[in-house]
Amino acid sequence: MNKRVRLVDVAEASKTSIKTVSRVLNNDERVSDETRERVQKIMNDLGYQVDIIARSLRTGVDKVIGVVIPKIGDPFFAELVEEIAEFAIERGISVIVGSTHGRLERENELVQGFIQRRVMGMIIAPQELNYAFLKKVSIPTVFIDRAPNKFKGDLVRVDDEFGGKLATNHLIKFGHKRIAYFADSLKIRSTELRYKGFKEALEVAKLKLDKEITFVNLNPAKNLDATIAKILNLENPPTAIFSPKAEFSISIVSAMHKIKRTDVALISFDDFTLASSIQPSITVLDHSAREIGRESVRRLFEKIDGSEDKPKEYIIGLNVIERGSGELRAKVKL
Amino acid sequence: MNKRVRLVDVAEASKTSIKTVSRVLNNDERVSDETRERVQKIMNDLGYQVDIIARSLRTGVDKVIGVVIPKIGDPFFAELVEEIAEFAIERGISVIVGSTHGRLERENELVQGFIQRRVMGMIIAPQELNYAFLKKVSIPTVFIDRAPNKFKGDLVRVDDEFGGKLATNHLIKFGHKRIAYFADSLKIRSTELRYKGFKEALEVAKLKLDKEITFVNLNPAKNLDATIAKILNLENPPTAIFSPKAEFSISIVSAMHKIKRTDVALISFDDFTLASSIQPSITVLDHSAREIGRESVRRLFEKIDGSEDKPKEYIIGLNVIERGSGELRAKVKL
DNA sequence: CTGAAAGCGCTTACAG
DNA sequence: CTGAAAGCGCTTACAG
Repeated sequence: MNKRVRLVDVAEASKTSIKTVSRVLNNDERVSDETRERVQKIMNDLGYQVDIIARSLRTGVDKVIGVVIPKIGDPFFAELVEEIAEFAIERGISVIVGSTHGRLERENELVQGFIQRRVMGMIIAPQELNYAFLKKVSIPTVFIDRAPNKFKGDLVRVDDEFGGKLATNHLIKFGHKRIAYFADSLKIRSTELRYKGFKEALEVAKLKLDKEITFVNLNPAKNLDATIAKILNLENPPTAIFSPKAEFSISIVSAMHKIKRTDVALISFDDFTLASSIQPSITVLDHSAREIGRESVRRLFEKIDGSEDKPKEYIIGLNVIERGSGELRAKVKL
Repeated sequence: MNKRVRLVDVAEASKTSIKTVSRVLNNDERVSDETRERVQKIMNDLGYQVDIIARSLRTGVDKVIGVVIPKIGDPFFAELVEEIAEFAIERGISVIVGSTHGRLERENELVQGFIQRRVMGMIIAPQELNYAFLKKVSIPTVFIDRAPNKFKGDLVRVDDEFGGKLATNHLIKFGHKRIAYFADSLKIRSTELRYKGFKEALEVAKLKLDKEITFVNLNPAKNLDATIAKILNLENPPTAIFSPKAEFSISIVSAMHKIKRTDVALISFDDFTLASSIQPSITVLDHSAREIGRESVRRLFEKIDGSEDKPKEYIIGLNVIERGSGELRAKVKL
């Protein structure tokens, strides 16, 4: 292992002081051109690389932002992270990411790790964790997707409740009176709100919610083949399905195709790859992961750069992208 | 801003030395139970958090691994990163990721940043960058997808050339004599090798490569609607398409569906979400991003833990997953 | 089992 | 424009 070249080494080789070398490194004006050039040449010759850790210790912050999401492998979050990372890297700041997979301890570990590392900022898709401890820590933080527990912070989210209503009304408009619903844990705030929107829309339309075709607290990884087959074979089957989450939509589409029951209407809260290529194409609510990513990182840097205004909420717009599956009319029973 | 609690503060409050507190922090045996408990209580009361930066400076490594890939938002790489991150986080090590988007300066910036940060290890999907400088740096590194320029290192990759042959032969077996091909930059080694496999298989089968239906050096983001429509309307159109990359496959499927020409056979080198749900389902070569991720991170930690064996190459297996689109027979011209 | 001193490689005042 | 000293918060030998 070759020894790292340090500032002292450069200083010695260039017959000047460590401080002057530091000035050259940081593009400080107060160095004569002659000295600067000499030092720069030596840095190159010696292959000097600044030690970020030492610098961070002295300056008090690490040029890193931490991102906590449920799952990096999920295309939605992958795009969101990409958007954040691009913005940060353009500014010379690195990005540390971690997935919680819905586990509380993991969420806590990740966030505490960021604090210990003195990150410049954090972007967090919070789950159940109690965030009261953030009051004692002055690290700029932006939450996405849902508000954190016990802490008032900046939040970027889609309007879940409105979206729930919007999608449901869309189906109702096409004559559907029996709409199946699939959701994961209602403890997740966004899930709860979408479900709430769904129920409200039914109520306004004077439709009743049928427990037989309403599934909540499901594991998103669960295969839905059997469930879909079962409800479509009921005596009084649903004529439409509302999937409030991409993972469910993919499972549902897959299940419907297997039993060739693509005559049932379907609307998905999230968009997903190929939703527009399959037959019929899947109607979705448009809310881009990239837009959430962009908005959250923009706000984060606003705070890093010193903005002191109080926590704000940024709501990302929603609208229906009609592609076919959501516009199938309810088949009237003869 | 509340001041950070330091070891000294804990030492003072617990009437012992900073060193003893450090021992408690690091679970060193040589502390009496009584002292340990007292110190731990005070750490809790004061809300002590270790300063990772200071620790890293002293120990010489930052408990971080750096990952460089072309694009985080690409589902293939998103899964790969997830696999790496899970393994690392289980061991209390953070993951910094960056996308190059095929840009050389970006690749260089990211890798140099990792070196400056003294990361414990790196996993890199290299592009054109000259990696000779790694000889002077002793950071365990594993490459994925393709070998780096000017440097001999560990490599985890799929057998691209073999895969190119395998997929082509599969189509030939079903009677296809005119096979269209779509590839991005041939400067990318894996692209080049897949193309090579394609050409070799054609040659062995005594089929000729037709420039009119062979597209290379394409931008993967390009919309292929017009191109697909054009080649399928040729006087002597291709009866099958070989897509060596997921991004192309998605564009191609989408284009074929738009003009309702799903009668043309298609095989995709990479798998993608929903490939098995659309009609007909898409035949793909199976090589899992997760497997590449697992293998690379396993090897990386083997090196971090001190394995000194010389660079190895790990080849991830490949086989055809028949789903329908690749088994469509060539229509015979009457 | 416990502690005082030195040092990791930088940057921050302070002086000249 | 240039430099000597102190210190960021830890851990590493070394001593007792």
